[in-house]
Amino acid sequence: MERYNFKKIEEKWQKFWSDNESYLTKLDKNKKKFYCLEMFPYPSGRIHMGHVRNYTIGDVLSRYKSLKGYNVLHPMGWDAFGMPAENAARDNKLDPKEWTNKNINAMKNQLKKLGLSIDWSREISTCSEEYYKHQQIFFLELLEKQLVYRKENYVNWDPIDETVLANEQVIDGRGWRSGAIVERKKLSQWFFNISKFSEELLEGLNELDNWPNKVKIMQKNWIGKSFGCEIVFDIKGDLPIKKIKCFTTRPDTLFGFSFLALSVDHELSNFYRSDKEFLKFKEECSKTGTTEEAIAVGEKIGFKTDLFAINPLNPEQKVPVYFANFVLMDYGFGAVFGCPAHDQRDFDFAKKYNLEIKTVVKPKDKDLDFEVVDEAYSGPGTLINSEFLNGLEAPKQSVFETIKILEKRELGRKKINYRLKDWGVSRQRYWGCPIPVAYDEDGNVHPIPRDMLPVKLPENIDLEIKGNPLDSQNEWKKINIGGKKMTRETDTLDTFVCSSWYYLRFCSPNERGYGFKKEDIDYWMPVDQYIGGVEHAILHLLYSRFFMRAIDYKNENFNIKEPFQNLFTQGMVCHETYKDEKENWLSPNEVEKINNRFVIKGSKDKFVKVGPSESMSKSKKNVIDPEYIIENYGADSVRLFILSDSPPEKDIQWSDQGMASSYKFIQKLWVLHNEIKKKILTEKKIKKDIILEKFTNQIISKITNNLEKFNYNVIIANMYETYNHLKNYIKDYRDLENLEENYKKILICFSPVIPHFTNECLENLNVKEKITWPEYDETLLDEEKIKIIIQVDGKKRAILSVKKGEEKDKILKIAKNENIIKKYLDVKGVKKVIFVKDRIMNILTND
RNA sequence: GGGCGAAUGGCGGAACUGGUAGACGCGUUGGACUCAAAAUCCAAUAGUAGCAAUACUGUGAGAGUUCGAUUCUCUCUUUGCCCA
Repeated sequence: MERYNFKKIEEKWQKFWSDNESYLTKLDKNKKKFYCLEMFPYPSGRIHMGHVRNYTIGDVLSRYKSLKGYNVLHPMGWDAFGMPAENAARDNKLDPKEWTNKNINAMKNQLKKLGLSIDWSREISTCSEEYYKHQQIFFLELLEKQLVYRKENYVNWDPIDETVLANEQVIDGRGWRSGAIVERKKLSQWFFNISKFSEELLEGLNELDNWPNKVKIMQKNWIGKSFGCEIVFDIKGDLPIKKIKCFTTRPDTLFGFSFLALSVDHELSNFYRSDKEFLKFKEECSKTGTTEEAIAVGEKIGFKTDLFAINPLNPEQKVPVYFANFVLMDYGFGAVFGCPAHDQRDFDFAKKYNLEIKTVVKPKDKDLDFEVVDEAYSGPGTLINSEFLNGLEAPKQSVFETIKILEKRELGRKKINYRLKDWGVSRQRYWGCPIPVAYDEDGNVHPIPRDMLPVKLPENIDLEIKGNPLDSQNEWKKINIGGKKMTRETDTLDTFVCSSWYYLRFCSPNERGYGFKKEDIDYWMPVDQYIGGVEHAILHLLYSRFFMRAIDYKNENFNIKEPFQNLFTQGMVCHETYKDEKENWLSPNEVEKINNRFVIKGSKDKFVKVGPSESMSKSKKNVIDPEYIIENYGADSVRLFILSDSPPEKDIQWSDQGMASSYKFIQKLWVLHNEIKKKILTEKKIKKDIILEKFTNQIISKITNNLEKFNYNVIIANMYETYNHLKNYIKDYRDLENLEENYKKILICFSPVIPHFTNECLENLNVKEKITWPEYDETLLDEEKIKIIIQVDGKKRAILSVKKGEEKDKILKIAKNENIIKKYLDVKGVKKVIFVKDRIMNILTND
C-alpha cells in the first residue's frame, strides 16, 4: 500500500473540480437555494490563517448544504480598493492596479489550494471598472433620492502629507506615517444620510434572530437611541444671539443647573473669531482629539464668556456660559446644560471652575438632606430641592413629567436623539471609486450623465505628490457636460461603500446595464449564511443594512430589507509571541524548543522570551504561513486542524503538534481505508450486521446535528471517534454484506471537512454517481439495552444494564439485590424512590 | 464607569430539554518493534488514600432552588470583548 500522497491527490481533485466546473452555480427555480457568503478579503498578496479559518468554515457549510440538495451559491471576490495599494505603489513606484491584480492572482491560487467549493466564474473585484461603474450609478440614484448630500465637516488633517487621516491613522495625536501633529480641518465632504434610517436600522435588528446577540447589542449601542428633551435657553448678554437650543436626556435635573457649555464649533463662536484668548483656547481643544474616548479621559477645560443663560424653570437663576472641550458639535446641538451633581463630566468641570454643585436627586435610601460631595450621583432616586418637581421618581417619572411641563410652557419639547451620525464617504485618495459628479464655475454640483460612466481613474499618475492625487490631475479634471466646462470631483468613495453591496453583485456578476438583475436578487437574496470576523460587527454590517434599504428607497423593488439572514462571527487564530533579549519580535520559525526552553534557532543558549498567545499579526511576527503548511501537510490536514481545537466562534491557538496530529490522522484514515477497501473488494457479502448499521446511524446523526449547530470542533471529535470505533470493529468482523454501504455513508459525512481525501476514497470504491448526504434512521438510534444509573441519596452507586423502557418496580428489585446498593439500604431503609424512565433511579433513605 | 460574555484535568475543549462530569485531541508515563533513534502500534492518565475492590473530594468562590446543578437564581472574584 502506498502512503497517502496528499500532494498528488489534492492536485488531482482540484483539477477535476475545475475541469468539470463542479461548483458552477446557476439559477434554478426548481431547487431550493442556499447563499453562503464569507467576508471577502483585501488582496494583500498572501492569505493568512484567519482567511483559512473563515473560508474553511464557509466551505464546510457550503459542501454540506450542497450534499443536502440545495442549490448553493458560494462566491468569492476582492475588496480591492484602499490605502495599502496606494502606499505600496508609492513605496515601490508601481501602479496600484498592477500591484492589486498581481496580489489577487497570487491569493486566488492560494485559496484554490485549500480546495474551496467556490464558483470562480462569479469572481468580482471592487477596483474593476465593471464593478465601480455600477457603484457610481447607485451613488447618483442616492443623490436623486436625496440620500447623499454635501456638507462641511471636520477631519483629521496631516499638514505634512497634506492628507486626511482616518481616526485609526491618528496615533497619540500624530499622523501614523508622517508623525506630524494632526490638525482639525474643515472640509466639504460627501455624506450618506444613514441617520435617516436610524429607527429602521434599530427596529430591523429584532428580525435578525440568527445574529449573535452581542453584534446586535453593539449595533444598538452604536445607533444610540436616547429619549430626552430639547430645551431652549434664553441668553443675556451683549451678543445678538438671544436663544440657545440644547438636547438633554435629563431635563428633570434642571434645578441643579449651574452652567451652559458649548462646543467651540457652536455658531456662537463666530462672535469670538477675533478674540485671541478664545483662539488660543480653541487650539488647546483641538489637541484633545476628536474621539469620544479622548474627551472622556482628557482634562475638562472651558472658556468663560460674558454671557448668562436663564434657567427656564427658574427665571431668577442666571448661570455662566462656557465654551468647553468636552462638548461635541455632532451630538445634540453642540450645547449641553451642566448639572454637576448628577453628571461626572459636569462635576469635574464645576470643581475646576468653582461652580455651584446643587443636589437635586437623592438615592432611595438617603435622607432629604443628601448632598453630592466627592462624585456625581447618576443613579435612580427621588427629586429634591426642585420646587414643584420634588418627590418625583427619577429618572422615569421625573423626566416624563418635566418634559410635560416644559412643553406646556413652550420652553422645550420631547425629542428622540440618535448617536448614529451620517456616513462621511469622501476620501482624498487615489485608489478608490471616483465620485461621479462635476462642478460648474459657480460650484454647483452636476451628476455625470449615465452614458459617460464609469468615471475611470486616470492611469500612470504620480503618487509622490502631496495632497489628494486626483486633485493634481489637471487634464483628467476637465469635463464637458452639455456644452458646459466643468471640473470633476476629485474625492473617491470610502471602501466601505464597495463592500456595502458586493453581496448583490455576486447574484448577477455579469449583468452589464445595472448592478444586479431583479430576477437574480429575487432568487438568491438574502444571504442565508454570512461568515466573518466580529471586527466588522458595527460599520460594515450596518452600512450594508443601510445600503440595502437605500437602494430600495422609493423603488420598492424587492422585499428584502435585511441582506444577511444569519450571521456567524468566527474567532481569531492566535499564536504565542517571542522576543529576543533586545525586545525584538521573533517569528516562530526563528525559534526552537530545546529541553523545554525556547531558544533562537541554532544558538542552543540564546533564550527567547515567550509572550502571551495573541491574534496572529505581522507586527508581532507571530504568524504561520498557510501556504507553507499546505505544502507540507496538505489542504485536508489544515482544514481538519483549523476546525478541530476550538469552537469556531472562539479564538483558536495555533499548535504545531495539533497540526501534525491532524496530518497523522489523515494518514491513519488512509491505512484504515485500504483495509476496508480490501475487505469490500475481496470478501464475501453474506452477513448483515446490525451493530455496524446502528453505529453508522449514530455517527450520521451526530455529525448532521453538529453541522447544523456550527459545532465544527465536535465534528472533528466525531470523526476521530468514528475512526477509533471502525478500526476496532473491522478486526472482528468479516464477510459483511452492509460494510460497503455504511462505509460510503461515513465517507460522505467526512467529505465537507476533508473533500480531497473522501473523493479519492469514494473513487477507489468505484462510486461514479453523484453523492448525497445520508439520512439516518431514527429507530436505529435507540438501543434496546440501555444503562441506567442507580443513585442512593443522590450519589451514583451503580450502573445497571436493562431493557429499554423497563418499569420502575423491576429495576428497583434488581437494584436492591446489587450488593453495593444493598449495603446502603440495609442500614438505613428506603424512604422514597425517584425514577426517570431510561435515565436514572435515585433511592432516598431514611437519613 | 456602562453593556455583553467567559471561568471544567498539565493544555485545547466535550456534556441533548437539570440526570454516569472530563467525549475527542495534545501532552505526559509505561510497554512493543528496533543495534539505536524516528515513525508506528498497545496501555494508563482529574485529585487524594489504597496492592486492590473501593471510598472521599472535584466544573472560579460562597449561598439558594431541587431527590439530583457544569447546566437554573442571587452575591462575589478573576478575565475577555465592545462602548465610554
